[in-house]
Amino acid sequence: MRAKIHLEIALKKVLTDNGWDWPEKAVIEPPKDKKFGDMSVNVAMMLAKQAKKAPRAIAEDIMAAMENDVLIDKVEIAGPGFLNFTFAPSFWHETVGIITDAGESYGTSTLGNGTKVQVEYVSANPTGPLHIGHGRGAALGDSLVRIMEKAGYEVEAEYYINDAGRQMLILGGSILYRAKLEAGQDLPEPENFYKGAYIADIAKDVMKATPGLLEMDEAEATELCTVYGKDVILEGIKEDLAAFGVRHDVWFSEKSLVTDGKVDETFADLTKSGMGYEADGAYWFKSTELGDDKDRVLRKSNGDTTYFASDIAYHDNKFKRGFDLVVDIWGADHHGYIPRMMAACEALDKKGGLHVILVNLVNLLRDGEPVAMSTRAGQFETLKDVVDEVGADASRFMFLSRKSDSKLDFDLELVKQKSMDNPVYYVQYAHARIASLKVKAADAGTKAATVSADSLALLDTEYDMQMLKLLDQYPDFVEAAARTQSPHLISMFLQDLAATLHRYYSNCHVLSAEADVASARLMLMNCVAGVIKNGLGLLGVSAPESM
RNA sequence: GCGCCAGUAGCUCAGUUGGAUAGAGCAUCGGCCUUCUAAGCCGACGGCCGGGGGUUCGAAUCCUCCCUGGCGCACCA
Repeated sequence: MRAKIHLEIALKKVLTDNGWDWPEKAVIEPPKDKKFGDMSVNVAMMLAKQAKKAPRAIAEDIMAAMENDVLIDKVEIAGPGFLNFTFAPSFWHETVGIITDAGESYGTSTLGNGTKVQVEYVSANPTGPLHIGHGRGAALGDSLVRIMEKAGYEVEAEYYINDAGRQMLILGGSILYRAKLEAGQDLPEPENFYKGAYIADIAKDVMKATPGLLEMDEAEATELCTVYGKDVILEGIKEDLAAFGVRHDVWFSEKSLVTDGKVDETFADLTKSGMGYEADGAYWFKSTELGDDKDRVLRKSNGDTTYFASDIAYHDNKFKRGFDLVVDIWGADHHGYIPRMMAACEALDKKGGLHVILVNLVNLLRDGEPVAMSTRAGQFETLKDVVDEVGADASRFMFLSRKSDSKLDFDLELVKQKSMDNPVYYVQYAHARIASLKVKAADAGTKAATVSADSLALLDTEYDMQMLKLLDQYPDFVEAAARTQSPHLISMFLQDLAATLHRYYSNCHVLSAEADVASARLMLMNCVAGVIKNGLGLLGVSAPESM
């Protein structure tokens, strides 16, 4: 981060002095290969056309102009015109002071600049317990919230409760049916109903709570079961999410939109702007005008409004609450829904205000064999079962180690296993090793050095340099993760940092070194442990003191 | 049929939005514990980046046409 900023400022000055503009596509980045130095810049190649000179000749000019920079040890021109910079050790040493001063706020940035963002995720129908796929969305959403907050966004996390419509009626009907079975009535199976064991439990409870249930009018009894069941299931969902370390600030009811007349308001707005019309006894949204394949029905000919209708009203409501950016996290099987939702946002005059992240399927395996995702008892299918078996840390890390829109194999045995197939332990172990060092150091009376030119000068091995350069990159990763909404970048960084720590640990003994070196290394270890904990925190994973 | 996503080492996946000789881990093989946690470290092996064509100084990345797999194409939610 600092290296990039330093070069950016210096290079821009050189370009300005030469009367050149900074090329749009010029980048400053750490090269893949360490032999190319600490930072590599392609600006000379990008300038060729503008300056009407050969890239290497431009590079020569830039190199000459930067000769007096004391923070830079070496500049080289390589390949077609890359400028490769190597910074002085003293430059990297400053990283220790920066991290020490920043403490837990290291990695915080102003990228978001206070932009108000809403992240809506999980939002599973309250018709049954959360399953493993919801867990992936939950981990992703929660981590994204943490990362974007770290990057300077003002973030609110929301759960949209689909408590209106047909699924709810089916839930109520299913509970009532089970209640009748429990009461000894012999009935044919309804066509479309929820069969899980949890339905039977709820049925028993609702009968206990409402003795006269089976004597009531059918519609009334169904409604009662619906409300009762929804409340119980939603309570369960909240408990499961809490156990998984997932935060939602707002629980938003779909039903409230309907009863408050928000859906009708939306229709009126659409009609006014010419985006809605009546035809064939139904009310339609003219989404084809905004890139969708076909127009969509908002109110059916039987008078019911569609799910999409409340969803438009819901997004209208989101924007009216003042969010600059709305992020929806959906299952990948809903991707066909994106064009119409985008069209809706455009019709609401909020083009670009919505960003959809798709979360792909989770294949639950045990020892390589698929675990049936049926509703039968005894199968590991719910999020709660999985978290109970393998732990929240391991599950979350697994979910966050992959790009969200590729399919994920989740092998219960692998995730429990303490090996490199399961990198969460590799990263946590790095933190625990440092924690253990601190304990041992305290016993031996060794204290971490305070930051000074003298103590920093003792961090002089190649391993020290590697570590410092990587620590300097942490803020870049936080920004990249926030910008591209990709929590897995943090996971990647942490695995790299853990590997660097393990390498350091093997090659640079801390406590057995000479007293002042031991203190200096302990000072560095404090920084490393802090950044590991910091990064794990963004994933919602704990940083244990011992393992 | 149309659309979206994916295809990178034997396996699981990265690849900082167009950069240099494409990277990790696992697996396989070979080294390292009388010293801070071996849940670790070091080394070797391993590639037509699904295929063809194009864009340019430069392509795993962008455009185009195919192949393969997944998922969508309701007056369902």
